[in-house]
Amino acid sequence: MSTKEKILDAALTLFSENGYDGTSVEQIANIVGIKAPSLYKHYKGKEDILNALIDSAEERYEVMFGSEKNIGKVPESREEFIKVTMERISFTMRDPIIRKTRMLLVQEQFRNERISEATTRHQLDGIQRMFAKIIKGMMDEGIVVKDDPKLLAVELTAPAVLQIARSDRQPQCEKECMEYIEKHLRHFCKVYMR
Amino acid sequence: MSTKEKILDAALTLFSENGYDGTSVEQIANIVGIKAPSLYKHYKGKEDILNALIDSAEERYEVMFGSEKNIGKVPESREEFIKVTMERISFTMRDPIIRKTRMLLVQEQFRNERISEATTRHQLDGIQRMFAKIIKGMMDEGIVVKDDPKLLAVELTAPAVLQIARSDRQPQCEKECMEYIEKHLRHFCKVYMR
DNA sequence: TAATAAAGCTAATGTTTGTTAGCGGAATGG
DNA sequence: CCATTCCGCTAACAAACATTAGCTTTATTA
Repeated sequence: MSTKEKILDAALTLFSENGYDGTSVEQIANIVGIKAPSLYKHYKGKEDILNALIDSAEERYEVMFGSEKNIGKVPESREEFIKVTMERISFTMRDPIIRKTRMLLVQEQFRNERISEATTRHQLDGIQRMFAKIIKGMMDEGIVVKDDPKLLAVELTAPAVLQIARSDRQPQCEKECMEYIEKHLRHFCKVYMR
Repeated sequence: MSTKEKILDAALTLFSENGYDGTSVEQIANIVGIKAPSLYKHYKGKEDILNALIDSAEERYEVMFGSEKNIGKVPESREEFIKVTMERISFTMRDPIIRKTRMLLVQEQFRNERISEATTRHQLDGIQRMFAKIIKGMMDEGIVVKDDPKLLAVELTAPAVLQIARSDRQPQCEKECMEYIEKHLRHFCKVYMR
C-alpha cells in the first residue's frame, strides 16, 4: 500500500471515530508512520484528504450500485430470499470500509452540499435502487405481490438501515440489531410474498 | 430568557450547524452578546454546555414520550389517521428545537456512550413506542389488522425517520420528503387497515 | 553515473482555542 | 447601608493546530 493510500486509510479510521474536526493531521501522520509535514507531499491539506475520501467512497458506490451486476440471480423461495438478504445486510453492516465510510458521512453530512448529497445517495438511494431491482425480479417471477417495486424497497430497507445505524453507534447491540432485522424481514415476506 | 438559557440556545444552534468541535466558545458568546470568558460564570466549560444540552433533550424526551398523554384519542378512520400522523411528523420535522437536537445528536453520536444511547432513544425508541400505542389502540378498535404493534410501529416509522433525516441535511427537499412520507403512509394504511 | 524528482525530516510560524486570574460594577439580602 | 454574591469585562496563557520553508536522503531515469 502506497503512502498516499495509507494516509487515506488512516484518515478514514480517525475521521469515522472522532470526526473531521476531532482529528488532527498529526494523528493521521502518526498512524501512517511519518511526520505531519510530510503528509503535505501527498495532499494539499486536511480538507484535500477529506475530499479524496469522498471521491473514493463515490467511486466505490458507483462500482456497487452503478451496474446491474451486483444483484445476482433472483431468489426463488422465501427462505432463499431471507438468507441472501441477511447476508447482504450483514456484509454491509460489518465490512470495515463500508462501515467507516457510513460513519464518516453521517457525521460530516452537514459540512457541505457534496457530502449531504453523497450521504443521501449512500444511505437511501443506493440500497433502495438495488432492492427495487431484486423485488422487481421477484414480482416478475410471481413470488412477490404486484406493487410499486420502489415503494416496497423502501418498506424493506428502511428498518434495516436504521438498525445498521444503531449498531454503528452501539456495537454491543450488533446481535440484537441483526435479530431485529431478520424479524422485520420475515414479516415483510409474510406480507408481500406468496 | 436568562443568560444561561441564551447560552444553551446559541450552543444548540451552532452545534447543530457546525458540530461540537466545529464550534468555538467565542462563537457561542458572540451570539449571546457577551465575551467568551463570561461564559465560564455559567458553565464549567465547553463540554459542560454539551452535557446540559443533552440533559435538556432528555428532559424534553421524557415529557414527550414518558407519559401516555401525548397519544391523543385513537383515530377512527383511515383518513383521520393519515391526517393526524402527517401533522405529527410535520411538526417533528420542522420544530426548530427538535430539529436542532436531532442534528446535534446525529453528529455527536459517536462522542460518548451517553450520546449514543440518547440518539437511539430519540431516533428509534421514542417514536416507535409512541406509534406502537396508537396502533395498539386502533387494533383494539378493530380498524388495524391484528399483529405485533411494536413491529408495525417500526414498519410505519422507519421510512419516515429516514426521510426526516434527509430533509435535515437537504432542506430544499423538504416538500419531496413529506410527499414521500405520505405516499408510504397511505401504503401502510392500505396494507394494514380495514 | 549524473541529474532530477519524490518523499522524508526538523524547525518554525501564525492562528485559534479553551480556560484562568483578577478587576469592577450591579444586584441582592440581612 | 453594608456585605456578599453575581456577572460582566480585559489581559493573558499554554496548548494544539494546520501549514510553510528549507534541508537531506532515497528512488528514478536518462
